[in-house]
Amino acid sequence: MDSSLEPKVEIDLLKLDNQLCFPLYAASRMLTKAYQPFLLALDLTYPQYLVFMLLWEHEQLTVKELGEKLMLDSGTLTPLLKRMEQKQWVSRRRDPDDERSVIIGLTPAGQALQTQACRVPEQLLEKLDMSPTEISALRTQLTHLLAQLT
Amino acid sequence: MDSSLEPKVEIDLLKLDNQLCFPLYAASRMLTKAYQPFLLALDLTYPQYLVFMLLWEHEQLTVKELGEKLMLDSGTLTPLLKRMEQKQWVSRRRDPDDERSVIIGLTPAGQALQTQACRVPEQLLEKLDMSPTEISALRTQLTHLLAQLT
DNA sequence: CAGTATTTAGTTGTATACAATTAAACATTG
DNA sequence: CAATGTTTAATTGTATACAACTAAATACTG
Repeated sequence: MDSSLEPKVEIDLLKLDNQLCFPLYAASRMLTKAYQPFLLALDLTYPQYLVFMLLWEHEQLTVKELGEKLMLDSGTLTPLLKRMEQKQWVSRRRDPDDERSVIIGLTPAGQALQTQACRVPEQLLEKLDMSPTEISALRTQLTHLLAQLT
Repeated sequence: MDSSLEPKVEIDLLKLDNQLCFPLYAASRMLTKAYQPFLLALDLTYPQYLVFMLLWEHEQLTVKELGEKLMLDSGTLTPLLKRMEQKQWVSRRRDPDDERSVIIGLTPAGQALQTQACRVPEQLLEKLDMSPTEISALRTQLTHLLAQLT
């Protein structure tokens, strides 16, 4: 009796519904989409918004530091930062003390954008209808998962 | 005393560390990367693997049905499915009963791939060092979040 | 100090994502 | 049944992601 059910366990692991990966993948994309209307009003993409959050906090960061914090490499960041430079939001210059590094800094326009953006997080939270406790718990678990994967 | 601390609340919401979105975004990409070595051995990308999981379960699905289940539109799926067709894994044909729809079916090679893939989920779980309870709890919360965003 | 190794961005090529538009097939309605 | 509206994929254009490679600068080492 039991043996006839055994193989089913393995098969079911291949079902989309039983995966951890798919809800994570889908939720990430949908959450990014939820930001869209607010970010579009600022002419920002979601990864650009992440870069801004770091620069608003740290003023100046090298491409390497941005890459470490965002877990993105130069293949992604260089073109992204060039687009942000074209929009006059950030400056890109070699570090005089180490010409290998490129320092990304905020322009006045980039600074000013913080004022417009400061309401984005709350606007998004309103969309969610989750308690701060729930959100905090989810963040904790995701951070834990992330640590496993690093 | 208290009033001088008030504004800090809003500012902190703009810090990367306090966001829900970033851990979600990063964990999703890192988990996808964790699949890489296993999927590379099958010459698969992660979204292609998701399509396969659905087709192994359902045998045949239209582009629209795949799009609903994966929350992806034809702009993403059409080129992805064309690449899968080129690799002889799936067939693409118009539905005779409704020429607007395109039915995606598995070829024998696509069927056969299931045998190779069936160990992927367990191999990935080994990487995680999370209890089934933890994983299940995370999936539940992500599914709940996903529902909020739909 | 010369030669080698490492670090850092940038470049190239491929594969998603997704908004906006197009085109064909089907459905609806007067 | 003709005109209009809707549905479904495909196409176009832009922006990530990321592996693999390149090039320049710096660090290291005998």
